[in-house]
Amino acid sequence: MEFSIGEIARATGTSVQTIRYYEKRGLLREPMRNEGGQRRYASADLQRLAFVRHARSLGFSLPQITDLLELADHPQLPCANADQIAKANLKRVRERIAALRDLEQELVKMLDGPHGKSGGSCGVIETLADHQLCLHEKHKDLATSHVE
Amino acid sequence: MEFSIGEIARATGTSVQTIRYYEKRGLLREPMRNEGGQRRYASADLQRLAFVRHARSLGFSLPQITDLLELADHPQLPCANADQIAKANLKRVRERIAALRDLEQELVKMLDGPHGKSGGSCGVIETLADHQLCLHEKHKDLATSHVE
DNA sequence: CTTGCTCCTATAGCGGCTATAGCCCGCAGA
DNA sequence: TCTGCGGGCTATAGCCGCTATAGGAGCAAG
Repeated sequence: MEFSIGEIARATGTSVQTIRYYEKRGLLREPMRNEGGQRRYASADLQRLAFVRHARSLGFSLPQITDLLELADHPQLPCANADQIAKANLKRVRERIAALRDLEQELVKMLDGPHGKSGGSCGVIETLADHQLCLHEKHKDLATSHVE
Repeated sequence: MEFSIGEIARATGTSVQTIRYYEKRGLLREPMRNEGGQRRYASADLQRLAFVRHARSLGFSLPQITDLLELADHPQLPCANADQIAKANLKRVRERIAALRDLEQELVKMLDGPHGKSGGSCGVIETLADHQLCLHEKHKDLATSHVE
């Protein structure tokens, strides 16, 4: 059974460009080509792509997935590594949740706080302008953290 | 009172490059220059930068902050707009928290689940390889969502 | 006058895609 | 056989919010 790139894209809910991108990044092996130069995938390739997408949906980064694929390809390697990667990911996720919850609290305070209800001026703008309020360093690393 | 870029950087916990980036993006006005061509900032500029940083720390995007600054600059404009921006931001934050909590659950399941404890093979790898498990679309948009 | 820090512009890189341009391929219908 | 259309191909640029680098110029102290 051979599939075109569009077929495995549809099957896995991935865009065609993303599949080519994964190939360039080394996550997917270079597939066979038909006589016209188009990619032809086998079932194993489809499985591999599904693995990648599942891992992405769980927030693993492409380098992490590269490592996980390596472990999947060589079952004799110790599973502890996979567990460590998953645990590192879980840790990151929990840190983000904590950071976002702080953020949520601040936003709620901003919207419902004393300024918000008072007649004339904008509570939101006032809160932002008062930079005394932002000197706690809680959100220090939010600017560079991503959910992927 | 005039400040160099390094001074307002230190005062607001911003990098010098980031300040120049904000200027290029139109968040900060082009400041005066001294005779040597270096930027010289007034107190108002410092205030404005602090506003931007405070808003960033609360997860507002640069376009959102552009709008908020517009509202801050023109107090006669209706505050409802600022509230709407803040509410939109709060909504986004809450959606992210919900998505990350789902993710956290999945990761915990993956690590503590039946596979994890069973003797020989890697629970984590097996879970990822079994793409039946990933057909629920819960995490659909995580790949492109950012915390900024 | 030299040292060493800051400042300047311009450009490239991060992650994980997405979108575009400009071409080729294969198949269906008239 | 021609024509059109939906795919496929490569290469490149863009998104966000920075960060880092190269290669130079300014500036204050010793």
